[in-house]
Amino acid sequence: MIFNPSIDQKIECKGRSKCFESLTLQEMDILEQSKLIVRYKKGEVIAKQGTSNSDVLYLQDGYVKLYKEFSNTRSLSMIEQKCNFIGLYGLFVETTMQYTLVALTDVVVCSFSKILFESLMQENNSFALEIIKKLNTKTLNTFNNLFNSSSKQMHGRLAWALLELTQNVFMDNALKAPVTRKDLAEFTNMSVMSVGRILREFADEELIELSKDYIKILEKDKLIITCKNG
Amino acid sequence: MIFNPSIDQKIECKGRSKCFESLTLQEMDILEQSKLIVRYKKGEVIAKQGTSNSDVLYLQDGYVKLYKEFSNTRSLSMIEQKCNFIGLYGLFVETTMQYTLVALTDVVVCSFSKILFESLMQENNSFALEIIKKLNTKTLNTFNNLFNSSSKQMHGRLAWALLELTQNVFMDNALKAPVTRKDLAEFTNMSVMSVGRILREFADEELIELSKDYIKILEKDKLIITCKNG
DNA sequence: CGCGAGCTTGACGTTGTTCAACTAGAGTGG
DNA sequence: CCACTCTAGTTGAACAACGTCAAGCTCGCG
Repeated sequence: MIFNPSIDQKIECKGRSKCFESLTLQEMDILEQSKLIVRYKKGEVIAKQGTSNSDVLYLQDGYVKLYKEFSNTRSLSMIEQKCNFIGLYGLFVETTMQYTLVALTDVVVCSFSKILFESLMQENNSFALEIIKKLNTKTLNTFNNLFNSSSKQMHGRLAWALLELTQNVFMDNALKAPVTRKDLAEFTNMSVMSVGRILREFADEELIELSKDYIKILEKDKLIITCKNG
Repeated sequence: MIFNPSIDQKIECKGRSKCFESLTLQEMDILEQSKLIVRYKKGEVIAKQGTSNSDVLYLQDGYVKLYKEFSNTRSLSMIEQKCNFIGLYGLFVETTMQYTLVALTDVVVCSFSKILFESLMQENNSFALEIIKKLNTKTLNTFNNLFNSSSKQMHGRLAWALLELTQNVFMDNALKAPVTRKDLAEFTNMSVMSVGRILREFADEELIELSKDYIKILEKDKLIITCKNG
């Protein structure tokens, strides 16, 4: 896979985070000046765990997979959707990336200087508080995810993964093309085989509809029960 | 188990968080006025997932287990040691507790009003930034924990758990009395039996020493290798 | 047409859990 | 001080859950 993103600067971000509203026009302008816009193709690595982390990324369009890597395995921690920051956890703390980012779809990313971001937070308190709010919301959600993906048995984990991805990430009862069984396996810490098998079971019980291009949830309530029972 | 903590107010906290240094004397005083000190006995529930969350807790002495509960199972997410805040993740976000806190040892907790805490952050920017720093450090660490406790096989998970608890929580090569096999099981998402068996194996290989009252790490390097291999 | 990626299936072996029985302290009350 | 009970830990055998291997299938793409 070739890492060769095209760069075109100074294009206006469409989806704005609420955080930006607390900035003054002047501050906003400073931020805009430092902004880089980069486009990635599906499957490209956006940032690699262990490399230096000098930017705050804002996902303007598309979906991004966030991997935690360890020796020869990796685990998909979450899928991030557009209009969200990536890399806030590193503010004021880490200088290296703590996870790897991979484009799940074609993606547009705005990148801001981390140092500039931090200094804006120092100057503008309500901006800082908005960031904390973002951080904490995201963190509590991620704890839930990680907990769910480790504590139950396979059926429960997969049911949870389908619900989480459809209801909270893709905001649609159907899981569209780019999410493969491998992705689901990495998300739930299962093998690809087991994912396939249990999807088939769910489909046989008519909890979901399994097509070439999508997985569609038919019986959300029953899936929630499966999830709760483990 | 009876929940009946004794309350004695206005005792001076000994271990101070670095965060407090950024407060003015006057602000510090306001905080002190609202402070409650509560003592819990080993095993007592300090706060229960799902109840309302109106305080920020500061762990002045002892160790606290942080559980995530779900239907009829629970998972030990982390053990928090003294001189740390608990509940920062709820700032500006959640009104209910997202996890259950249980005293691992006898414990002394200072409790501050969450609303007061939030308003101090609004007024004092460097205090807010210190809190962000705390938050992010803790979050990145917790991600690591959750990842480690879900992605490997049992031997690797248990080796990791022993290393994490001795090196980062208890700061000692020996794991002392209060940590039971049940705790280790809940921490690593394994059964109590499996924990016992693998501890026995580790002891037979002389990686650890197994006594009535403690688990002591003998061969840290070999344990790290076990951890890395999964 | 041939190739590779993603998916499916069944057989098989490994990993990890459950159950039941047993041991050894620690705590309690008479 | 002794019997009683409770909890933590240990062990082995049976069983279920899960991953691995091998083979074949489909589809899109060069």
